[in-house]
Amino acid sequence: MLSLLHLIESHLREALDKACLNEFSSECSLGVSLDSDLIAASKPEFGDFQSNIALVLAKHLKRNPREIALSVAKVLEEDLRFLAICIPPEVAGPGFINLTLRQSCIENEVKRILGDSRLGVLSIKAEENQKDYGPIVVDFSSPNIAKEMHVGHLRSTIIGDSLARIFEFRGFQVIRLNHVGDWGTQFGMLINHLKQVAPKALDSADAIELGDLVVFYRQAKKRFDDDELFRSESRQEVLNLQSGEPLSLRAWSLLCSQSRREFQKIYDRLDIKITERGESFYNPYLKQVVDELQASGLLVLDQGAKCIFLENMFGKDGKPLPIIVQKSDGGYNYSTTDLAAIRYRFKPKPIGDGAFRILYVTDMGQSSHFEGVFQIARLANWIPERCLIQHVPFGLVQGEDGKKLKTRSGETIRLRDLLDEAVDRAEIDLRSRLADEGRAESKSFIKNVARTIGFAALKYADLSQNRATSYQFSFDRMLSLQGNTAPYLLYSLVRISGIARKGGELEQVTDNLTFALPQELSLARQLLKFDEVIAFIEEELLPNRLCSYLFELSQIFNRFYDQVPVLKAQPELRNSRLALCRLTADTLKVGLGLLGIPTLERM
RNA sequence: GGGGCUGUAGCUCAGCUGGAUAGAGCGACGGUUUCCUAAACCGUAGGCCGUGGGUUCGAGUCCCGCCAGCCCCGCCA
Repeated sequence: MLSLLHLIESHLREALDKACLNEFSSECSLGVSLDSDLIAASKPEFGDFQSNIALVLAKHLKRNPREIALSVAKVLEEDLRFLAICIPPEVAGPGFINLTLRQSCIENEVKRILGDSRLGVLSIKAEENQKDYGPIVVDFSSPNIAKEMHVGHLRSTIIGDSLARIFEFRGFQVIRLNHVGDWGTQFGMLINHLKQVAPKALDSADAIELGDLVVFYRQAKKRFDDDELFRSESRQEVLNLQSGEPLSLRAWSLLCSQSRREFQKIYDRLDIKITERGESFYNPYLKQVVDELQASGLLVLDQGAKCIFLENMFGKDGKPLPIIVQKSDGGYNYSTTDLAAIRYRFKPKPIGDGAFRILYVTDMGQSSHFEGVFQIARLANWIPERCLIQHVPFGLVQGEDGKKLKTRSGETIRLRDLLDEAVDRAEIDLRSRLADEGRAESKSFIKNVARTIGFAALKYADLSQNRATSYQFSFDRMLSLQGNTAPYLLYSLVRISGIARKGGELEQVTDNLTFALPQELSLARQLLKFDEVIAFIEEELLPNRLCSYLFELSQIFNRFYDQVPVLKAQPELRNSRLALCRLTADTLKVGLGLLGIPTLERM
């Protein structure tokens, strides 16, 4: 309905122009935006849209807001183009202008998107004057090599994937990057440990199993913490690695490929597509980064380290805080890598990605780090004009005690255990429900439904929360069949499938539509809002808005389903209702798909 | 010490960027099934939007102060 909104907006602006013609020049000189201030009506009683422009203008024009509203309304009432879309506007309260779409207009809009695979969402390619967009880089997930993925990676992975899907749906080229921690200080100790514990692994051509990498990591860490000699050897190892010493490189790639296999299992289960391009990728560019910073006069040598001091960055002691790009031992650190990544991603192809927007989906704790790094990149002139770089932060996953989610013994929860538990719980629920209803289903049906519901619940619980805040993790809540949960949404879709199975030919609906009942109209109205939601998310990067949209859609549909017969409706009503069912199903499928959630026919 | 985030119903959270009587869900209480999956629907109760100022026609939303909780702050990412 976005195009309709824009159309009404232009009529409104014109009307405003006419109604306030005399005052216009003085008004303009006040610098007030002539935005018609058209927004969705705050309540259904107020129609579809409302404009509060009269209230805004009242002061500047020194006129009564109600009077302005009435005169604007009068102009609109005489505008035939406007009247083709809306019924005559109403002025309410102190000067709100309420606009209500004609029923025929709603019917036409539904016709327009019925059977459209994009559901009315414009592709970026169809938009004018914005054809030179480069790709969008979404940097997400990013676990560390030799460590296991845990809850902390859940949000980044799920939110990043969903944002990527939404941009792809809009027609952007998206580069999904897994900026894995495959470089840096911790590899010193890992390689050192590997060389000492399993030297044979480095000689043989085939990679050997390292056993549990997590255990391996812990052993190395323990030695690093306890053993002074081991520590200094490890530091040397880092430098060996960074200078490309073959044996160190071999040990390194052994560790990486081992981890990669483990990560991939998780991504496969969650249906996440992502390209690994770890920190090591940028190693060849680190020196250039430092050189360029040096050349642009940004670097300061402080206690042997090459640093940049930024405004508004202070340490604990209140002194200016440096960002170190080259340590006193000559090594580089994460800021350097992040800078190299920014530089590379914005550089045109073939020596870069030619990105026009970069998103970093990482936890809130890294806000100040990114703020600093972005500032440096800007100073160094690595961010082209018109291009966007944004940190997309998210809050913690907390346990039901309100603290960071941990196991009972206080350890980090492994992601794969979390996935297993979600599916197990979903299966237990499902089996007891089948037993209650006396249904017999095949084992494969049960496995498939449990897996779909389990993962859906997990993803949805995460995405439906405003990402900026921390959220309380609860299997019981996310798997609940009522409320704003994945199972509730999936169930709505199952109901529509039921209609299709029982003879509702959803694919064969004609576009001869008439809506009469309020339940039909409110469902139609909700369906028409899909494109606005997508546009909002593209701007604000808040997938939870898609969740609440889909939840509201399900609620409205369930009300419709409960109160309005579809299959048993009279022939002239049946087609329109089937059309609503079909569009609801399509919207739910596409919407959930954008959240990375597949749907079910039966559950 | 500096910076950031959060504070809305008993609980978990929305709140579309300043608009009309602050919304959901869960939980509580009450109702609905010869009918497309009742995993649903309908209704009732429940609020000093942390707090004190300010900005203006109008503030949960913007600004300042305060209180509480969490996070980050020099060679880890």
